[in-house]
Amino acid sequence: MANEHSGTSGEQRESKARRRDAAATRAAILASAIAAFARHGYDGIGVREIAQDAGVTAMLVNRYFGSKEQLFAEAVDTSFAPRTVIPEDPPALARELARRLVARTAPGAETLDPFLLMLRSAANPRAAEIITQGIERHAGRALANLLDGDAAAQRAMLANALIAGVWLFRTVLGVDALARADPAELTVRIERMLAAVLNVPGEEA
Amino acid sequence: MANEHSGTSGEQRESKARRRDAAATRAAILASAIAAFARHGYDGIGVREIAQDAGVTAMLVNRYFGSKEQLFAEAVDTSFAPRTVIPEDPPALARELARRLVARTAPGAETLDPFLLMLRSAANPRAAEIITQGIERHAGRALANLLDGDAAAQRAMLANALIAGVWLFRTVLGVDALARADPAELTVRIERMLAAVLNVPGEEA
DNA sequence: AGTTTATGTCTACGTTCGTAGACTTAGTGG
DNA sequence: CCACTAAGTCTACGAACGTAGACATAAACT
Repeated sequence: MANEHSGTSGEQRESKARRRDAAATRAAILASAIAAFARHGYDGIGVREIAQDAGVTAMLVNRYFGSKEQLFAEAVDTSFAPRTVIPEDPPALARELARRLVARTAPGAETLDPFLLMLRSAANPRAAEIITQGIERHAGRALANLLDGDAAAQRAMLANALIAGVWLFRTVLGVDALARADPAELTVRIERMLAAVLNVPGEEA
Repeated sequence: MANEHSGTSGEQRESKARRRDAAATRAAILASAIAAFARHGYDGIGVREIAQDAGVTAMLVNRYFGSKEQLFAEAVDTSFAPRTVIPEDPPALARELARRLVARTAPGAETLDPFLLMLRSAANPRAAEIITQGIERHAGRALANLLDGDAAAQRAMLANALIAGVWLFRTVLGVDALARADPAELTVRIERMLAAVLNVPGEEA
């Protein structure tokens, strides 16, 4: 029961026992941080747990990232970087966004989304600043560039606001009326709300 | 500079120096807790600060409410209890909800809303459970009762989801595209989104 | 092989947290 | 006037937090 001196027993969940490789270790810490911040939020997780999930000790985290706050900043920046492409024409856009949202927020889906990281870390003022920068730099701009008409940034953010609210109620809180709703029905309603702000006025289908 | 033995110096922000009155003290603690949880979230505030703002010591909080968690539960229940009446017919409902939301989330408004308490405390799992109960018991039901058509609870929660998202982006995070938007323009867009889910289908104005 | 350097760990510090138990003070009835 | 009880405070503990500095070890170069 004493502390095993060798790392052969399953302490870290990341991989087997990484040989000394700075880049790989850094990446493992960052991946562990992204997952942990999404699951527990900035204030809900400690550097010791993040380090353990990456198979290292807490001090190495600070040696690679400077501080917990800087680690969070890099986690946000990485997590919010767009990965998936989205259709360009607004009607298909609203439909696709609604479809993906409902699928990813399904109960028991265990998805780790930037929106989760945002929702669970926004209470901390310093974390909120970092998140705001990430949102404006990545998610907001990517969506706004696809929109026609004026006030594209504002309309894109309103769409993101609805998406964030659905994430909050369905996944973070688990409110029954949304979490246990019929997926198809829910998708249609969200699509209508998104279309009301994404589509250019004058062509409501 | 020593600790003053009498309470005449302005330590507590609540009132002057309340004489021994159990009910008033309890109410002061609860009011302080509601404000503190809305401003900093469940994990962002300590019972010592809550107590100090109410003009008492930390131990009295636990003597009146049992624990921080039970204090939070009572704060949620009190904060979410509906106070303002809302119009009954759906078109006016969407308009009024949008108007109030934009007004209350205006930059520098310093409003303390249950939605703020929810957003800043949702990261903590125990707090999330308590909030979910509060939402379903108060905010969800009040709105759903006003809606015609089927799936009233689901549609009411989608409206709440959008409202929560706007609170998040405008007030908690301070995203420019929404926080610095023209209020009238923003109100119209939110009203359209709300109408898309609140109004019964078939009569889009 | 031997030395150097990057890579990772150990111990420990100062705070802050929620809260438990003993103590003190103010108001009230005899 | 005195005792009794409700109202409130003081001290303290055990745990968890971020992180700083000294130390250990594995890989690489000559």
